[in-house]
Amino acid sequence: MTDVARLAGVSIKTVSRVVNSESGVHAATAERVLDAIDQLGFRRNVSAQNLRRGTGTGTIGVVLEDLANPFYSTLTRAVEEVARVQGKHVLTGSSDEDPTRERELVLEFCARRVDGLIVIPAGHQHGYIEHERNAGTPVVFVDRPPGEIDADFVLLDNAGGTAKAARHLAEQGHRKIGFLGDAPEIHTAAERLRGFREGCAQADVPFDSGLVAMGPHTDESVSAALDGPLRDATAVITGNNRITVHTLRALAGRTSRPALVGFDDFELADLLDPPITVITHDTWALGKSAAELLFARLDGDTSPPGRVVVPTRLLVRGSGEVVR
Amino acid sequence: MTDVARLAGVSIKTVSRVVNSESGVHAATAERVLDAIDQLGFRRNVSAQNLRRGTGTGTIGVVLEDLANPFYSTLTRAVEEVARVQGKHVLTGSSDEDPTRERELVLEFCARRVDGLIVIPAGHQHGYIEHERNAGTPVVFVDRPPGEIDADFVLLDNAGGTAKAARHLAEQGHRKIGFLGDAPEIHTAAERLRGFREGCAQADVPFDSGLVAMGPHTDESVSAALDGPLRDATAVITGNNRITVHTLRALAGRTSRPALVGFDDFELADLLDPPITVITHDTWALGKSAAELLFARLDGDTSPPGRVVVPTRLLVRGSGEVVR
DNA sequence: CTTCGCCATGACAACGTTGTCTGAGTCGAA
DNA sequence: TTCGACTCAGACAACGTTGTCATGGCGAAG
Repeated sequence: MTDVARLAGVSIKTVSRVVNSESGVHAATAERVLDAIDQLGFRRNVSAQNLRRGTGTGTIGVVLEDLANPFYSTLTRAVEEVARVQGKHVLTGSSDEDPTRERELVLEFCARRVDGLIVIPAGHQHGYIEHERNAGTPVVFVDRPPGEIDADFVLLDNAGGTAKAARHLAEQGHRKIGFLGDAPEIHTAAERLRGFREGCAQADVPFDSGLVAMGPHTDESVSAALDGPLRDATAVITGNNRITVHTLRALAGRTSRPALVGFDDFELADLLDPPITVITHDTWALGKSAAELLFARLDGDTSPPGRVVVPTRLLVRGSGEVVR
Repeated sequence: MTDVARLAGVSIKTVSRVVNSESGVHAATAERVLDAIDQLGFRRNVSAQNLRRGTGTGTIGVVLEDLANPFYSTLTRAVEEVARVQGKHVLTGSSDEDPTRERELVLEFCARRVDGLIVIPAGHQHGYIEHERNAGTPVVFVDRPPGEIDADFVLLDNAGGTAKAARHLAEQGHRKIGFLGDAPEIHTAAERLRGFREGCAQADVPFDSGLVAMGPHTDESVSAALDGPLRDATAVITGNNRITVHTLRALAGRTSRPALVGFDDFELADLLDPPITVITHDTWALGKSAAELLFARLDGDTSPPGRVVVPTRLLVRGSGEVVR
């Protein structure tokens, strides 16, 4: 800026005025300054501007589990879209389901003075985030609720989804329904199991914990679960898109396959044979709601923490209607 | 920091020393400072630090087309991973294939003083980026080469991939091979078409421009292309994962289907009936190479612009071996 | 008891901006 | 002719850090 000022033969303040399109600069002077800016390729240093102005940095942080997972990338894109119309940018970080990494990312983003945070929790302890919230950085949790603290969050109707799936399978005549879920420490996995249990109860189907396997997350372990505890199940509910895919792969060669309902829709589910019945939801809406909640806070909303639940829907395609 | 200093009864410089774990602070003093930091929830302002230090911001910018597309999100995740071990963070922005937006994002990121940029070009004109490169911000282009300027880039072997596909289909006895590609202005689309043409020539299959449709990108338009220009094709090559999926959907109900080879592998391709033969590549490697190139520049590598080509491979699964 | 050197600490400037205030010049009206 | 109002421009401080240099105290060597 000093260089621009020197080249244009004005003071840096005048350059600042031109850069910010402030009024009160003679047209000819402004012209000279703009020329100098062009000539030198000057670009305002946003960090310095933020420092001086004391306003936010125009950035929001998104801490998620794995950007390569379509669920999270779609969610992030939705956040980015909301941020864009607000003129904000998005800093992302993948925690890999590691609470320590989650924490590091959150604190790092706070040190970078993000205006707000959207966090998909990896851990259950978020007391550490209270300092930051008190310091004025709003935080919205997505997909899983925060632990220890009372804060905004946006969740899916996990239990409702699997309950619907269980009832649906019961209606199809199934009495031995298995459940393949993620590790039970993960909130969504626990909730989906709970919903499954409730759905069984509602449909008068016996809940058999022997038909439940929580945690397998490779082709091999899923296959082993299907051959082991879930051997006698005539139908299976899979707890997320990853597990559904593993299950499909495990079942691929087999002649007799259990009926299947998967949590999370996925591309091409309708083109498989049989087409896969799923519990679907609007991932985009999940991210959008979270972002909107966050921006409401940034706009000064100080109402008590909000909880948004995004509905899930059973999308019948065929795989849930096949009986062994 | 001033507050911490006051509370601990020291000068801000001492706080700075403690925060930076500099030597030469009495243990007892450091203890007092740390207590004060804890008590006040102080977090160093990284913007101010960067401003003062004059070193980079520890951030790299990634400008891509659409984060919700698994191809780009995987690529970004790979970049993030490389950045992580270097202690850097990632700022992302989706251009939506709009050159203006691409440019805005690049310039905005530069104003935020990112240490480097990874750009998946939306446009063909990148002269505007020279200023920034001269100002010391290295830029690596990915997936498509830059226009107008000479810079580092990492591409897929697009032409090689479709040439392999064409030869493969020719070996299967096909003489009327169609090509369904993206808009020809897009570099990858043009290259893949070129490769197709070359592959046909190599295999002595007549290249028929009547069997080529470039640009359709909805279920409907793809379906129309299959019913129109590509009506007589006994085999079809699809130019990217989006188009492959549209094609699969369009063909779903039909009794007689052309053989199919798709560019880009995709999840569940092996579980469809028939399993889909694809031209596959290592998306992660693409992102990783780009990031490594960028960090080499940041480490002071001043060799002439590098060009990396990531190989593609034909993965035979079945759909290319089906003859109408 | 000096003097030297080291250790712990602080004062101050500067990074690149911008808000506030002040000043120089111009113009029109009394 | 004087004065106020107005326009344009610059000086200066401050945002939160950290690099540089200075200072005071204290132990050891002379």
